[in-house]
Amino acid sequence: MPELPEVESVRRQLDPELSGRTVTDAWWDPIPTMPREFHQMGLLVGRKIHSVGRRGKFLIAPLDEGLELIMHLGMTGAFRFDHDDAWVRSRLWLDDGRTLAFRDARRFGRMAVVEAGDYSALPTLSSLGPEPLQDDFRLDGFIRDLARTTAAIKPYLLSQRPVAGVGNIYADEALWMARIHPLSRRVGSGRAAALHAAIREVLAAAIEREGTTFRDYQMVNGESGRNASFLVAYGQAGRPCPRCGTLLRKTVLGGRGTTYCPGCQRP
DNA sequence: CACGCCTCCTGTGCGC
DNA sequence: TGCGCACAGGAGGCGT
Repeated sequence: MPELPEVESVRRQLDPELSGRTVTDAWWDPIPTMPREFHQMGLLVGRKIHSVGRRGKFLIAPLDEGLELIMHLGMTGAFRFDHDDAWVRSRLWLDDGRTLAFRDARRFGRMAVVEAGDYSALPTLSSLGPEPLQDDFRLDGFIRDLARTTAAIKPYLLSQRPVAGVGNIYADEALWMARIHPLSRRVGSGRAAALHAAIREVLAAAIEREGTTFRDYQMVNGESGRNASFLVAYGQAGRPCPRCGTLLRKTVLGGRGTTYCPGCQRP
């Protein structure tokens, strides 16, 4: 469930620890679960990490020699220093004597080394929408994207194309806030503007609280995010809508659990 | 091209 | 008590 706020919280802890460090050795799970998993990881050895950045849910660390290390937490991925247990799938040895362990019980996470800017091995990253909290998330472009698509609004948000970093939790939260039914295929400019603002507000508030922890998500220092108790829609099925009192309903949309208010979220 | 469905994976919690 | 099973959802792949 790491979405943009969780990945950003991890990035903020990882960046000062890794910037300037050189990777002296690397190990990764020899049994891949998908093609191109741990793509070109051998190229890491001897490389210096300049910084740790982020695009959507992807961590992107520029290296020397024109390379980049891409990291994705998947469902249960977490980074910890000098840590060992049965779920460690990759480990980097650093020139300060520490090791960075990538722990990933459900094995949906991935790491890859690529030529800087060449994301052809990572299709979602190569067609990723704008950063929601940056100026390039333009309202006019968002309105145009929503007018053009024929898909239902929630799966469209989850595709990462209209905007980067929104996953199942924050999609439910933002759609509730903007009063839009997750199955809606007609989101005009007024509602698109409300959704644009809601996405920014929901994500910014979650970053302030360092993300949503139910069970697996932890930051590099082992602490949990504090956003879970602030969720209004996700996981709240059966409770009254705080806005109109109608009982929130859970359904399945595109294979994802989806909670919404049938009273005030309009198709 | 883009939509929508299926698959990958395993710890957890529930019902019987 | 123990077993079996549905469920959780990131991205990728592929059929239509």
